[in-house]
Amino acid sequence: MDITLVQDGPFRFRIDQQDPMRVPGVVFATRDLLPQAAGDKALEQVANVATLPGIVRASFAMPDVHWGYGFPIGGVAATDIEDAGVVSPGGVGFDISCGVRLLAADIECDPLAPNMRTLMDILGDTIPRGMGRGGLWKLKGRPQMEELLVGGARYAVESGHGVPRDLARCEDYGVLDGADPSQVGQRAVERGLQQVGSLGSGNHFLEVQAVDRVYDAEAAAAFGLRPDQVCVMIHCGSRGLGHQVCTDHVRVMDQSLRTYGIHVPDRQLACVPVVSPPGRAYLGAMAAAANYGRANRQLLAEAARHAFAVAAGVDVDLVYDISHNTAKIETHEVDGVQRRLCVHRKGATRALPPGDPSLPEDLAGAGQPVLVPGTMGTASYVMVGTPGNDAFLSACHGAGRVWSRHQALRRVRGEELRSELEAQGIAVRPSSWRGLAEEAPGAYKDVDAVATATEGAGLARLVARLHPLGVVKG
DNA sequence: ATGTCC
Repeated sequence: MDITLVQDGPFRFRIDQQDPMRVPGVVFATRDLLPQAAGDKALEQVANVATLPGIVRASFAMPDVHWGYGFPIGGVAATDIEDAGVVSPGGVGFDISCGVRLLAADIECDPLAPNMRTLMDILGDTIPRGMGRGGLWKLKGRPQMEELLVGGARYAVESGHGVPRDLARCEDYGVLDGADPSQVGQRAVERGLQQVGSLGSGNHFLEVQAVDRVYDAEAAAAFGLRPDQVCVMIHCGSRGLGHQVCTDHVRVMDQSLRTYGIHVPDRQLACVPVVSPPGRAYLGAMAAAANYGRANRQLLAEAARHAFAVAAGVDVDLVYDISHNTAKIETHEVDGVQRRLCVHRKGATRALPPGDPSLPEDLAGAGQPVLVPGTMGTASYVMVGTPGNDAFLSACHGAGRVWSRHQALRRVRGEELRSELEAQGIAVRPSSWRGLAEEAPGAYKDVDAVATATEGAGLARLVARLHPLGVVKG
C-alpha cells in the first residue's frame, strides 16, 4: 500500500481508506512527532491494522507511535465482536498489561532531601530488576498462581500486600474480568512463579519524582497531587509470564488464520474472531496475564511504601494504576449504535472522561488519571481523560522510541550517562550499563511534545508535570 | 518487552 498522510488539523493526520483497508487510518501528531527514522514502518502498520476483519471507525495512532510487532506501538483498534470482529495478540503486545502506577508521598522535595540518599539506597537494594532475577513474592506453585491470575492486585491485597483503598485507585479495581488460568500454559506459569514483584528491564523503572508544574489545580487536588510533592512512578508489566502467553497464543492464531478464512497483509497481525474458541482462549489468557501485571505493580508499590516509611517515616498513597497494553471488551457508540467492541490498546492508555460510570466516586468529577512516563532524565506527565475522544477514549502512553536499541548502544555509554544524570541531581540505581545506555533520553521522542500534542488532539488534558529525583532502572 | 534462539 502507498501511504499518503493528509493533514486534517494541527494535531491530526489521515490515511485515506484504500483497498484492502476497511477503514481509514488516523494519526494524532505534529509533523515533528511523525515516525521519521529510516525503516520505521509504523505508518504502514497503521494502514495494515485498518484491514482487520470487523474493525470500526479507524485505525488510530497516538502521538508517541512507533514501529512494533504487527501493530504499531501507540496504536488503537476496535473490532465489532458481533460483526466477525477479530482479536489479535499483536494488538496487545508481548508485555501484556504493561502499565504505570503513580503514588503520592505525604512530603515535599525539600524536607525529603536529607533522606533522599538513604531512600534511593533502600530502593536500590530492595527493588528486584533486570533480566531474569527473582521477585519479591515467591508463589508456591500452580494452584497459588491460578489464584493470582484470577484475582490480580485484589489477590495481592487480600494476601497482605497493600490496603483495600489501593484497589479503588486501580483500573478495573485491580482485576480484569474474564481471566481463564487454564489457557495459561505450564511454561508461562513456571516463568512467572519467581517474578511477582520485579521490574524487568528495557524501559521499565521505578522513579522518585516531584510535581514541578500543575496545569489543572482542581484535577490535581482530586488526584491527591500538590506542587513540589514527592511521587513514585512504577512502570512495568507481566514479565516472562505475559511474554510466554503472547508467544503461545500467537502460534495458535498463526495456524488458525486459514481456518477462519482471514487474510492479513502481515503475518504478525495473526488474529481470529473474538467469539471463536482460539479468540476466547487468548482473551482468557490475556486477562490472566493482565492480572499478573497488576499484582506485580501492587507488590512493587508496597516495597516503595516500605522504603519511604524506613527512610523518612512518610506515608505513600496510590494515585492510580493504569495499563497501556490490553484488549478489552467495551461498549462504544459507533454510527449512532451502541456496539460491543474489542478495543486493542497497544502502547495506548484508556482515558475515561469526567462522569464515566466505571470511575470510582472520588474520581468521577475530575475524570480518569492518564499516566505518561517519560524516560530517564526527562519529565513525566499526569493527564486526565476528556469528553469527545473519538479514539475509543484512548491517549498516549509515554515518549515513544526513535533510536533502535542498537543505535542507542553505538551513541551512548551507560557509565557516562549515569554521570550526566547525577550531575543534574538525578540519583541513578542501574541494573546494567548496557540497559542504561539503551534507554538514554536521546533514544526517545520529546515527552513534552507528546503530552502537548495529546492535549492539542483532544485526547486528554494536562494536569501535572513531574520531574525525576531518582531512578531505579530495570 | 523477553531465561534478547528450544
